[in-house]
Amino acid sequence: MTVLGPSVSEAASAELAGTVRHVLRLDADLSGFYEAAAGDPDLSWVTAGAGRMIQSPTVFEDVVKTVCTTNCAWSATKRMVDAIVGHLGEPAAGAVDGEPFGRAFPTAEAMAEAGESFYRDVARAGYRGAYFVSLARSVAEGEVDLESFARATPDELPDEELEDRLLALPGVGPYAAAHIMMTIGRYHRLILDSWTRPTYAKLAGRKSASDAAILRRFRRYGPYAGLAFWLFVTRDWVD
DNA sequence: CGTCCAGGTCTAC
DNA sequence: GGTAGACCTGGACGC
Repeated sequence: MTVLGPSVSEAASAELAGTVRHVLRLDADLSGFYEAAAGDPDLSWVTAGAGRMIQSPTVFEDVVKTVCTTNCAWSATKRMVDAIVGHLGEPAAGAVDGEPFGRAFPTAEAMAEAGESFYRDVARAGYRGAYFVSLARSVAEGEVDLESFARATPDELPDEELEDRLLALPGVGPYAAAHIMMTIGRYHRLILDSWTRPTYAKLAGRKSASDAAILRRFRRYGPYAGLAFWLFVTRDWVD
């Protein structure tokens, strides 16, 4: 789809508007979450309209990016994603190559065709390369339908089952599954990692906090526990 | 220059 | 079901 060229067709314009609505989660109804947060002094601020987690146009993109956050510094995450998009993504017509938004995130087909050498020698993704090849291949072949995960309602695909499906993906463990679930609007699981744990403890005024204690703190939010936890630890990103 | 580790996961007990 | 060890990479640190 051409979105940066001299003109934009009506169809492309409508498609783009839909993608923007999706990425910015404009149709999300968070009233249930706000209801619970209103009575929590530490989180009542969110009722002003916080909590619309940005998401990628596709679940595939969020899975790949999330795996790129595991077991490495944020700088490495950006380097890997930049390489994947820059070398495998389709250039947007009219865009100046190398500039932000100049390329779309690659399709599973493109990522599958790249092969392990690309991930090892160019993206320098280390052991994650095998995960990307395996993941991209199974998505490209239709063996795994990641996009259906975002479409399915909790009735059709309960959190437990969704989490199991995500955990079955190469490179996806408890942290990544929770992260991916958040991006597709399943807010129950808490994203517990080496950054959120100490950040929570610090903000809560404790030396440390066990996972069990953190889970207890946000239990009152039920299906929104993960969202409440995330906003608690990222509050200073908003203000 | 060696060690540690960062927004973890996998495998083998 | 729970827990050590290994695992790519590169930037930060101590020596």
